[in-house]
Amino acid sequence: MGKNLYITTAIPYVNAKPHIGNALDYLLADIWARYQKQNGHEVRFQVGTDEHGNKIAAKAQEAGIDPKTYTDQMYGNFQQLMTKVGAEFTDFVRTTDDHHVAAVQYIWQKLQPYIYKGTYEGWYCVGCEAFVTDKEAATNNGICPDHNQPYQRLSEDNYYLKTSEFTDRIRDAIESGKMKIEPEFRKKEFLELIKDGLQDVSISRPNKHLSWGVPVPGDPNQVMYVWIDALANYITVLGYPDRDGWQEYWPADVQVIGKDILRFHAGIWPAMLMGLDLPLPKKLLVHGFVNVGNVKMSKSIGNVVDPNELIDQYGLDAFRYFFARHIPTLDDGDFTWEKFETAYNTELGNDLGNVVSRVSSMISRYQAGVIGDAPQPEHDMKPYRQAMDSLNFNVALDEVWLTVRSLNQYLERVKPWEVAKRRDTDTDAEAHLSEILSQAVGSLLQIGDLLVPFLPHTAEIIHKTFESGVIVPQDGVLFPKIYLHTPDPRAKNIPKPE
RNA sequence: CGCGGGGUGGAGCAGUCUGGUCAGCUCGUGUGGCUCAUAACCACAAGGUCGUAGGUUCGAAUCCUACCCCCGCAACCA
Repeated sequence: MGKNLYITTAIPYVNAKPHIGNALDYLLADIWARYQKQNGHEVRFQVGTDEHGNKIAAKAQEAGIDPKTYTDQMYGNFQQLMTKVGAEFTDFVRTTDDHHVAAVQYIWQKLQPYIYKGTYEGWYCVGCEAFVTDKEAATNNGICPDHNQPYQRLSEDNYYLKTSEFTDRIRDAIESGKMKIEPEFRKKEFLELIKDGLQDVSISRPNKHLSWGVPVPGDPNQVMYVWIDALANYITVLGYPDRDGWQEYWPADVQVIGKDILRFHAGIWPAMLMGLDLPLPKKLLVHGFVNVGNVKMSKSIGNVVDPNELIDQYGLDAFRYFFARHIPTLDDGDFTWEKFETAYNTELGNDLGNVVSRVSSMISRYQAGVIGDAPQPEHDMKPYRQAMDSLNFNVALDEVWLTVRSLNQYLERVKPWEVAKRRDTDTDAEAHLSEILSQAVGSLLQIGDLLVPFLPHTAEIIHKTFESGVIVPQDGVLFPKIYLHTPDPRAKNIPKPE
């Protein structure tokens, strides 16, 4: 035990405010990290921001400031979100960091044997300052929909990375599981995509088209394409190549990414690593997207959900709970305020919160708060562990809730409140009652353990309340009812005041 | 014939690889029970020809064939 583990998250592009998708990255990585720490591993957990590229430069220009000033202002939004979702990251990288920039230039030089100069020709929109694919140009009938002007046929000198040369090795690594891709269907999808081989990737731009980026060493006219710069962060943040210690953490155990960037992480990134003679990450965790009411979240529709708002209204653990359990870890999920609130009130409040209060209140009432020896619960933890190890966090939480339910059922079966009433007439009742309640506490403590990766605050409260042998009362109840988006069932039954 | 995923009671899903013990789970609904608890908890019930049509088989949600519908992707915007 006590292995050094490393988990990474995709570094978001800072040209907009953070959204739920970003939050999902940090949350999933954090759950994994906490789980591994709980099991005695040392975990390094990287986060960061991607700050180069034309879009950033454009945004900065709009704001009338230089790009660095702009990113200095923006990156904080992301750091704030990471902290707010409770992510206990250990490293934060900005692609504008001096060390990162220097390291990327080193990487470029080391990749020289696989880099060649070529010409990129394609349809270019002056307004976008970007090339579009032939297909996209065709779809739009040769006119950029954003700028309403025709694309121009343009060619420019680029450096290319010979990704094609690595196709077979990359395919082998994926097929053999040396670099696992979870879930399976993403792996299939990607293998299908590279069936005909990877294409060489253009990895630089003339600086007249792209000014804000890492300069190509030895060619003042070229700037690096952002993906080369961005992907490198996973190793530069560890100190690659010049600082000690990065070897202890690379290769990464898990790299958390969204489904939209799988091709970069399963194609370009392994090619870079092979070119550098470094091992590939062991596993890519590819999560899906969060829809809102089954509609893609987008600014134009105006259905963007701000994670901050959720956390402020329902609390951090409620947020973590919903996105860990009701958004499938490895697939798309759906969010609505009604679903969120229902899950909060019924599952967190009625199931978990309520069972905590019924147990603690019985112990306070019948035994003056004294718990006695809580036996080790005999609940089978294998399904939970299996789900955690295969990164199906939602399934793991299902398992936890099964034990919550069975605790409620247990109490209903043995009826401690009736046993308590018999104490005057039945001499065994006292001991029996104590046994029941300590059994219940044992079960709750176990639930608390299982919740550590998911609901750290709740887990802590459960432990604080029950672990000392005497009930330590907490302020208020866990997950008090909130009815902002769903009807309050109590409203119709409250008798009118006279 | 581009590639991938999916269509299971009102909603969301599991089960399909390895045919039978599969029609299951959660939410919602109804009835009853209970009172330790956050108007909570527990039990029971209603509700599905498992997308459609064929086929294989003693037997198919599960295998085969065809078709219909939904969603994502289609490579240098991150």
